[in-house]
Amino acid sequence: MTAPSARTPARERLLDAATDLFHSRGIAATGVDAVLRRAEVAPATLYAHFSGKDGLVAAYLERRFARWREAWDEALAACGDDVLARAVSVFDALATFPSNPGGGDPSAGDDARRGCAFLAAAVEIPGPEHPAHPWLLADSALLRDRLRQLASEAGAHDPDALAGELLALYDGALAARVRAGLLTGDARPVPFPARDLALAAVARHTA
Amino acid sequence: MTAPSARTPARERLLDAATDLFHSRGIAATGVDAVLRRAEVAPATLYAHFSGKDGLVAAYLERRFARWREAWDEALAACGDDVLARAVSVFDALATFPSNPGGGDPSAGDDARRGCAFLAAAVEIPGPEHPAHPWLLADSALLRDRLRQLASEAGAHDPDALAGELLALYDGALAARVRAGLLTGDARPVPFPARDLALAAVARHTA
DNA sequence: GTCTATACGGAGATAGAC
DNA sequence: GTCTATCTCCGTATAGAC
Repeated sequence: MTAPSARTPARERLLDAATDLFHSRGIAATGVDAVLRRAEVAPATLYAHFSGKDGLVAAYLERRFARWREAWDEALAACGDDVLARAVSVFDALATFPSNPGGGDPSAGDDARRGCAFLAAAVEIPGPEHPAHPWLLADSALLRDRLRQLASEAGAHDPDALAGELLALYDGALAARVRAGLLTGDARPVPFPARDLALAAVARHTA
Repeated sequence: MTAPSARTPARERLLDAATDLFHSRGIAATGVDAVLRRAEVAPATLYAHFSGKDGLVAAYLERRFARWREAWDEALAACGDDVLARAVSVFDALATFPSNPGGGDPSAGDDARRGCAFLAAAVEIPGPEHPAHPWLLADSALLRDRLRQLASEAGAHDPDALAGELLALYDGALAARVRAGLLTGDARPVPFPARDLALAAVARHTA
């Protein structure tokens, strides 16, 4: 631990603030001045590090994608050679993400309630011209390709079909968190056992 | 068909324009002036019918919720007494929605590519104070309550669990459309047979 | 690299006539 | 009910000093 006088560099603070705000309030609804205030950074400093708001959005999603892939890598490594566990490792990764290695804001607790950051950004970002678009694509491509590969390794008779089911469980689990957040105040929501359902799906596809 | 001189009332044109733009570009990213241009309506007319942008957003989601519920009602009615078909009727409704009874903009074809309008709005709308919040809640509550009821009618041993699986398939199917839209240019996406998977889930839960 | 101060455009909203 | 014209403020971005 360095002394508190050695502050986190402005670029990191900007990305941490952008992560919190863009994900919790939405990208378009969050002004750069809100990010600046949260990061305690002056406007000109933002434009010294990023091309503008679009560049900041792209950097935010780039970092999030890298961390998400790393979390999945670690979950995969923890599975060893167990092809069944590997096939459902995406749900282990989901349980530990985001781990907040840098920022560490306490409000990140309900981060999970906001669903998939990439799907949410896909709705807000107009077209392929946006500098953040490659990272939206990267997330969907990673999920599609890895789940297909893992389904194949697990011995699925139809890897594409199993991968599709696993992806639906993944997206369904994330959506369930958002819906649970909306319905607070009602009777507590039924927990959604995505990993168990995924294990059952793998079993069906390899029987 | 009425004569073209009898134009659709301004309020309807505003809601049609809001539906197109809010859903395809996002709510916060869409300015009221864009809605006004699309609807060919003057600013003051908007404020004569709605309290402001927030009121327009609420009215848009209210109407969308009503139409969605009607579509599901009709799909249910078409099932008759077949409890198995009724349990998966939400996917029949999904296949016919939105039917565009009023507006009828040709660009509504890729409307499906944008995922669930209520989940998307939930990410963009800050808190329960927003006038549109009740409609976000209504969508999740309708899905939860109806799916549970239908799962129970179908004879599921654990209606809550089956309802959760059906909801995951529903959200998974909508998310799959968004991901498919992102990955265009790649090999064509594998179609996601949500209704068939739902039928299988019902069968497992009633065996 | 980071700051203060400011320019500029667009977005939400209103006034008042028809 | 609908229009034209306008007002204000906020959000994005830049200029120039330290």
